[in-house]
Amino acid sequence: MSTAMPRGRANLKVIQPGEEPALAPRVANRTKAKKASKDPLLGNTQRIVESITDAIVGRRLMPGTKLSEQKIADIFKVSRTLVRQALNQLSRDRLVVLEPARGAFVATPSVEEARQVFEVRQILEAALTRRLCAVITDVQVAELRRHLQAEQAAVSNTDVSGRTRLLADFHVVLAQMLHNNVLAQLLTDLLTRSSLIALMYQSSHSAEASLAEHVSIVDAFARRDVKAAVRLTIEHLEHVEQNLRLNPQQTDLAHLLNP
Amino acid sequence: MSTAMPRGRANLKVIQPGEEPALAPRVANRTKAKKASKDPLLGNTQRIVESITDAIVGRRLMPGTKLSEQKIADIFKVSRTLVRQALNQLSRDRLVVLEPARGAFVATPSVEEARQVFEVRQILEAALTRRLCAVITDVQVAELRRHLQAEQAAVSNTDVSGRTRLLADFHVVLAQMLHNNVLAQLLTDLLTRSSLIALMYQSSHSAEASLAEHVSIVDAFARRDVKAAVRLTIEHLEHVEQNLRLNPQQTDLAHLLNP
DNA sequence: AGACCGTGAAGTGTATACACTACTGAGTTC
DNA sequence: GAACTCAGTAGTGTATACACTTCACGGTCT
Repeated sequence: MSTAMPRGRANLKVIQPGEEPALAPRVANRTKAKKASKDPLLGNTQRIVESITDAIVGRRLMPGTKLSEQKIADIFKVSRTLVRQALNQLSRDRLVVLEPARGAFVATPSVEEARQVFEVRQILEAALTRRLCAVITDVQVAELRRHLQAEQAAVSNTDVSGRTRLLADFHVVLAQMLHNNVLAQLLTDLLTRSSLIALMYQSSHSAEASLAEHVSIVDAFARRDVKAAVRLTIEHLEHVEQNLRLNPQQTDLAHLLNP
Repeated sequence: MSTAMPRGRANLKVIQPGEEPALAPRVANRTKAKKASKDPLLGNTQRIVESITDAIVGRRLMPGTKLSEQKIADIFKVSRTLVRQALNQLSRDRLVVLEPARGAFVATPSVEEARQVFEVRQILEAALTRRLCAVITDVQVAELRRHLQAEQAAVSNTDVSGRTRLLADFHVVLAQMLHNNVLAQLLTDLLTRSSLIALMYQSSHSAEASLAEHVSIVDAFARRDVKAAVRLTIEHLEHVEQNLRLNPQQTDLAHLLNP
């Protein structure tokens, strides 16, 4: 059961993947506990998953790029065992596709898959907004406003990875305010997939526009205006999606260019 | 497209809830291609995942049970490598919990987690019902009726695994009729989690009751009665959930009784 | 010349080996 | 007698070794 990707010979790269420095092994941001290169708090394999995820949403790894196990293992200075575990996890998140006996590739979500992801997001986030608006507190509204400030700061930055993550986190924060981690986790997965989709279809939706729409939604929350909040949420997602499909033929080109 | 849970190889009858041989390695029903124990059509590790999943929802593996890697490897006649891959996959499905350096255990979802799962299901399935009711065809209604007949047959049976699976598949079939595999996959995951939850909290909701409510929902679909269909769907989920919480303290007993 | 077909290298799939952590038990101390 | 300490053991975490598949290159035949 895979999103049909024709088994044609691939390996020709769409974009220059940058032979090795695409993956940033940076490990320094956590206090090493007792032993060097040992981090019991965060699994060792999880570090690889997050680095690759970061590289994908940060546009350093383009869709279709082959992820060779040995190369990744060398970069992270670990054995292929851990790399395989990481790739398995990533394939579960639909960020990479595992082709039997051929290797792992950064996923190339189809137009149809993109449509489905956004349909589910619309369902989940509309209901989330409706429910949250009924119970949200002033403190939470203030917290959202603080989050918007962080987004504002990130939009000014050039850090693609951080900007994308913060804009996506907005939606996850809403789920957490509903005290529903299951929903938050589901949304997180859908948002990373959305990031890959946006990247692949060269979304023209600017970060500024997303931020502005987030502000409008929070304003509606502050007024406890359920109708407006839900409408704005749905419109926000529609805008993001519409700015994807504007170039559907480029989509097919990208597909056919790949193999 | 196939559901994530293969309905093709419905397990007719499996081992009784015996003490050790809870996992059934059965491989015989597929033509061995060239070499023994090689099955290129379905990944070798996937076979283990499905067997364990089946064992859990089939109530042969109880929550909290330790899943020793070596024992499972011996049962399936493979190395620990594949078993670890399978356990990793199961942990991301939330069916097992991986405790660092301690091993894998069948998950014991909390009451709070159960609440969240059902909340998300209610969101997803209500929206699904609403949308599907607007576009469903007579052919699809007939297909649903056929599915109900299969459920009827399974309810009469004593096969816990098959019955549970068919009752859950009803919801997945709805998602597929909406032509949204992303939603179907999400729902599949939530349904297996629901099975584990129902098992753990000794749901008193009978299979007959679920089947009857499914029939009512299909009737509403046939009348294109959106309001009724959505209401019946929500009530159905509420009934299932309510019949869970009736005995919250028995839960704790079951916990401590198990190991 | 073009297509077919072996042969080699590169890379994945699985098994095994080793290191290290967490539990079990007996022995010791207060 | 209870609790604490310290081996020994079982079991997980990671690395390495090996088998087999895929892909690419080069030679041969028509």
